[in-house]
Amino acid sequence: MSHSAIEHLTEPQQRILSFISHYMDEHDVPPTIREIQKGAGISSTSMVSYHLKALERANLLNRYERRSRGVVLTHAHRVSPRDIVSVPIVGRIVASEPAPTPDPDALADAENTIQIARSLVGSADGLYALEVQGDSMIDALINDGDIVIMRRTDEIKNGDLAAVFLTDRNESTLKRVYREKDGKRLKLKPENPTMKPFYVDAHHAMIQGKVICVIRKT
Amino acid sequence: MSHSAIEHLTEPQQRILSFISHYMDEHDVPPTIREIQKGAGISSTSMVSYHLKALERANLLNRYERRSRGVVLTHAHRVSPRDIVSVPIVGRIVASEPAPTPDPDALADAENTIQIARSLVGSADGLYALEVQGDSMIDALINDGDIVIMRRTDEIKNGDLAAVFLTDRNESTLKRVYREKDGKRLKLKPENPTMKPFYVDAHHAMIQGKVICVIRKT
DNA sequence: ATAATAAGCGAACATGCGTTCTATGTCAAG
DNA sequence: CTTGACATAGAACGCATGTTCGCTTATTAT
Repeated sequence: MSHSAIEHLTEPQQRILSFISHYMDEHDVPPTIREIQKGAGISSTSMVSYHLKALERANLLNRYERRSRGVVLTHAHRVSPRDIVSVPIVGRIVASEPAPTPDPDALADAENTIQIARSLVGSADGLYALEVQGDSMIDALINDGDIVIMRRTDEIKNGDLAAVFLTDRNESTLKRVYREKDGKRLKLKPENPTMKPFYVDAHHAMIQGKVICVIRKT
Repeated sequence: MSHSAIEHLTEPQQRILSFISHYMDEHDVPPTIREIQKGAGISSTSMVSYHLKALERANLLNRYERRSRGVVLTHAHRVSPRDIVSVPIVGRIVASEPAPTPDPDALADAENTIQIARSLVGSADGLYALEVQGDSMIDALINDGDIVIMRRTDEIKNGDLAAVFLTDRNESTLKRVYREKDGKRLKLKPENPTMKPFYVDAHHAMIQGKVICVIRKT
């Protein structure tokens, strides 16, 4: 950033700014010139126009010319819906069965959803969440009740933490996955450095999703 | 909740809804009837009015009669700034020294901040975050690099997970804290159920904050 | 003091924009 | 076939609303 900012705003200009902000909080719609006039105690519409022009120059708001209610605060603390993503909690993950994967049909019902800031997870594509049940993932440092944010994906990079279902043992687990050179085996490495990695036949491992983030509410 | 919701919306109604939503994302101002008409491919303004009325009945949006751009989605996915809290990451927590606590003067600079949905943490009061360094908290199932969201608080309820600095050992740790009946000792219980709790003299334990939530990005 | 510049007014104007009205088309029930 | 509830068009009406312009009143510089 460089110039701009609050090089002294005149007092009516501050009133206008504050009025717009409050008005938006209440109505979700920007005010009209005349509403600003009354609300901020300005004597005429032309004066409002005048001040608005100044505020625009100061980069404190944007105007859409000639459009009704065409004033929007640039004020950074506006948050767009995209900044929060609602991730559906599609089920529980337990050691003894495959982890559920999202049902494409099921619309996210608000009940079973966790909100997280987009900045934590990057893209919202293919995200879903699982609630961990039982202590069996403790070797991945994941506790009973933790929420695991997963991304549905077919390709896993070496070293990604993923939910893997082992068909031969009938067991779900969260491990870091490495493809062995021969392409036939996977190395599964527990997060807990005190535990040894082990190997499974690639045919017996279904990779169900990639762990993006783990959240524990206490 | 009871009635309402998406009792079959007609296809043009869905288009309208989606258009408004996208329009708002882009412009921060609701569209006019005529903009909806073009944007959602409706044949006439009266039809837009017509559908809008239906959508209002279905509680999917509110209208301010006779006011320009007087349509606002009720749809919960509107996000107010209050729904995201920016938590300052005030430092690292390592076993060998007291965990940092927030400096009341220091303003949150955007660089060292983690955004989380308000629904995860309740009130934003007194929140700060620590980045865990080292494996020493592994008994609390907290890994190197994890982010711990803390709340500055003086009173801790029995069983709360808290950051405790043990003055006699010069060591920081995250444990569940229980006050013993005699009031002189604290029981500190690791999260990991395979580890045994232990007791410390209350005078040698500084409770630095309460763990609200743990976040692990992978 | 005088000129120049910024600030303040209010009315008039031209669209912007929501509403309403009439006419037409559809489709199922009677 | 008729009736009546809906869905659809298009246009006209009229208030809402941003803009402009001429004019007066501070402020400040010369």
